[in-house]
Amino acid sequence: MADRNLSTEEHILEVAREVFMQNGYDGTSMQMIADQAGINKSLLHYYYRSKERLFREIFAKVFSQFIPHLGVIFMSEMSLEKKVYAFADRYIDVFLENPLIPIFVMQELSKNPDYLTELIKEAGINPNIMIAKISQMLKDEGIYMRDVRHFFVNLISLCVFPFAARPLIQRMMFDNEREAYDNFLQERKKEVPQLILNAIRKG
Amino acid sequence: MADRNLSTEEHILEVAREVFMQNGYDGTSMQMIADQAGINKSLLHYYYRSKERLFREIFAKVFSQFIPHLGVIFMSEMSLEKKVYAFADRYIDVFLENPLIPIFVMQELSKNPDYLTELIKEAGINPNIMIAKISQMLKDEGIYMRDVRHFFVNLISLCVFPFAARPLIQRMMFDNEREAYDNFLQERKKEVPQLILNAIRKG
DNA sequence: GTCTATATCGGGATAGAC
DNA sequence: GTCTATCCCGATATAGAC
Repeated sequence: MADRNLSTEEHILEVAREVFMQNGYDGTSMQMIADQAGINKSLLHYYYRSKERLFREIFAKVFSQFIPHLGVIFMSEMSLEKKVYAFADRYIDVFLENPLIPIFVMQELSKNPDYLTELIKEAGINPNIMIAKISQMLKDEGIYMRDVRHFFVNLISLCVFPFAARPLIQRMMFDNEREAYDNFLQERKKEVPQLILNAIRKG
Repeated sequence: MADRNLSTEEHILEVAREVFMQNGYDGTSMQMIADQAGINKSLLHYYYRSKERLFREIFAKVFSQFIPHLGVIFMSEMSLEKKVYAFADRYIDVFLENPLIPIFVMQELSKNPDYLTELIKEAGINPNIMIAKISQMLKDEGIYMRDVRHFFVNLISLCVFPFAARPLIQRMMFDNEREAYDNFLQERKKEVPQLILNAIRKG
């Protein structure tokens, strides 16, 4: 019950965010949110009219919390190497601070992919331009790739998946020790770029 | 409504599997399963007593559909290179045939990680031994890694994440064309091992 | 703006007829 | 083994008092 000085409306949004991310849309009831926020159920409807609308607002917020970095990093004027390091650094940090984002977003998008179309437009991201840009940079370095999209998918997979699969990996490989796994994720800020860059330069 | 010659009990299991995987535990009602199976709600309870028990049985089945490969491949006597190729090949095939597995498993495990402990025991998998074995193989090839677990996490991430994040990636990078993305995933059977092996040998 | 009370529906689960 | 009928609860949502 932090942030008592927030307006009720903002307080609800903050609490609902936590509950939705923890339990997903279907696993969350308005009652749970109301309890957690210390208010009444009907107040939720007063501010947001329906569970669906409340959820959408939160989902958009969560989405905009990590998607824009993509464009910022890859449309910048850094060298390819710098971009790869910047990406790993940025995203691993974001998810260390908000560990629930990956699984939450993937879960909800798989049930309702239509959220996506509008959200990407809003974010001002144009993947095709990003792809073309990186494609050019690779050519300039004399590197050939069958399909540059592998480059992106590799980088994203290596950074994001360890968060999404945390329950599985942490239990299987880290005796379920939270700190050990957090350290491991920190290490990946260097490990992932090295993997990607070594392979590219050798390939 | 395939497999009309199956016993009702097995038929339920098959239908419930689809519905649960599509919608998750919370997003699935007994009514949905009954309708889809062309039977009555109470018949579900007759066979499986509760939604929870029905779900657990299915979850265990799904889990055992992909986890054992891990042990088979990495405890085998193949060369390291062969193992990496075998892994990518096997898992990408499994998930191409059952695309919902990754997101389903991660989703449910994140809500209830306790399913896991027993299931891993049942699968007869011992990650520590696998890690030790690969660690030895790397040494034998004169390759140094800070932590071999990065090797596993990299390999798994690269193979599994593209399925889990399919809605996102397919829409952003493939104009939402299913076939194009399927081809892309096929390509990764070669692409991923090359990435891993190049990096290891260079590193 | 915040509450109580209530309407309406769908959920999981059981009893009992056949 | 399969159905209908029913119980009980919790879900979203609204009406209306304050």
